[in-house]
Amino acid sequence: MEVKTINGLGLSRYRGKKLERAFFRRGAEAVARELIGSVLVRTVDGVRRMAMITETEAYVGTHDLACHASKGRTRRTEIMFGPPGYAYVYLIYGMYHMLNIVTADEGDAQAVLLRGAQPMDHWDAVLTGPGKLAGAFQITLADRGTDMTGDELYIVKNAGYHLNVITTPRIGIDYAGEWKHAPLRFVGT
DNA sequence: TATAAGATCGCCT
DNA sequence: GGCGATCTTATAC
Repeated sequence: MEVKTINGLGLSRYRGKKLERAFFRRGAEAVARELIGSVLVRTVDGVRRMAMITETEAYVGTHDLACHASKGRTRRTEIMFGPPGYAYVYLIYGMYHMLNIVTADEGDAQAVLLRGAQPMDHWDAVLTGPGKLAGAFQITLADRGTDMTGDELYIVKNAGYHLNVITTPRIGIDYAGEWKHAPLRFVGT
């Protein structure tokens, strides 16, 4: 993979390899942290779009009160209990799609929410915020269960550009009790 | 069958 | 900083 430029980051070349299932078969916290600086790829309207991931959140299992899987294994959360590397997509507030990727072994319901990214290759898009990111990549409920180690929607490993990673509590989960303070949001700067 | 609330965003003051 | 849009999901009746 090669990209001529990355908007705003001053890169002149980009090389990386697709993340495989083994990468996602680990805990959501490690995956979320390491996804900062990696590149989300999908062909949208016939054009291959890429964006460097700059913000993620980890949802670490059924014991995590902020994680949808804490409600149990339902039709909605079923995908999170499955094998890693698949897309968990849901609609929030009736209008915004959220793109997550399932992590950890089958039966261990963990996932990473992709919250923000930096468009690459002169793509004029605003990807600051999970709703905007999913919108720009045209993620819909139809993408639930998509294999993100396949060719349609995938992530490429960060190759060379090192981002400093800041850790903060997650956004919009005031209902999560003790878990609302957990430092599971990762932001690249 | 009905209801309440949500891993957000943009517009308003 | 506050609020409304808009609909899936879970839970209650």
